[in-house]
Amino acid sequence: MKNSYKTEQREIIKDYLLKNKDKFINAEEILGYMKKTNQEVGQTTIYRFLNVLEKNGNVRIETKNHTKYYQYVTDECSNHFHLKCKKCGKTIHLHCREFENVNEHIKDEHKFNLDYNTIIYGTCDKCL
Amino acid sequence: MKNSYKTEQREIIKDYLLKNKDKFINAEEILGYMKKTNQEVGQTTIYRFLNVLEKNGNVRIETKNHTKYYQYVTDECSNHFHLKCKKCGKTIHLHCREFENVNEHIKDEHKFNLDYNTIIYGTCDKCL
DNA sequence: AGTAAAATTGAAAATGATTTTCATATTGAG
DNA sequence: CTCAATATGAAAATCATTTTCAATTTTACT
Repeated sequence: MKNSYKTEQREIIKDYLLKNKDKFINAEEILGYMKKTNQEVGQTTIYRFLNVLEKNGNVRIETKNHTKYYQYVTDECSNHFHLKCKKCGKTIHLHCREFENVNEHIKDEHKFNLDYNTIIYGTCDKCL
Repeated sequence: MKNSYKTEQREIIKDYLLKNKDKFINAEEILGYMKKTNQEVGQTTIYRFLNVLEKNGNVRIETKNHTKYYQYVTDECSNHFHLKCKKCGKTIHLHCREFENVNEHIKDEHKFNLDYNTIIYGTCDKCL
């Protein structure tokens, strides 16, 4: 990665994000973890690195209230779509041939390229 | 609408949102319009009414930087999906049988109900 | 290894969108 | 008409995030 130095702080933040790759966490949560484990990472550094990750497309982002929540994008999840329930937050990893076909159709006929990083919201049967 | 009184201010705000139903606008924009046209609507009122609309599901919301953008949900747009280009912002109204079929499939097989209010992000061919 | 330029760090202050407060005014049900 | 419920708005408060700036660390290049 050009214009980017590897630092201890960034490694620590990234590790924590990876450890929580199945959920969305915010800066405050990360800062709390750093304090609890006595790791020396300032809040400014956290915010700055999250912005770097965002710019590089390494995280999925959700905004709730006034707060941004981040989820690290892993390779294993970069080849299928995700459905997320607005009510309970449950995420479905959509390994689905039919949807892939529609994806192709949308690409060909509607000249639009869906993004595997995009989260598609709705409501799961349980919450309906 | 229960627990809700009809007031002049809310009518004015709603009218402005409806007049701009094809785009997303933020509170500041609305406030600017009120000032420019010398309409007596305070900024607190704007924020409060936008929150009411959000709670009632009358608006689609996008967050950019730290700011919430609102789009009034009209009946005509409540029966199809929307694709939005992350680059240029162009929105495609997806009147598409194939997608409806997949929607059914997702409902039946994946026990999940996509929401017509959900905006599905990606990149249009032009921006790719 | 040594050095300098580029990038990062962090404490404190600033920012800015949104919310809260509180006193006053308006709405609509009965 | 009346009155309880709700809405308004100016000003102050909130709070996540950004900026500032001086000090430190990292990497590229001798």
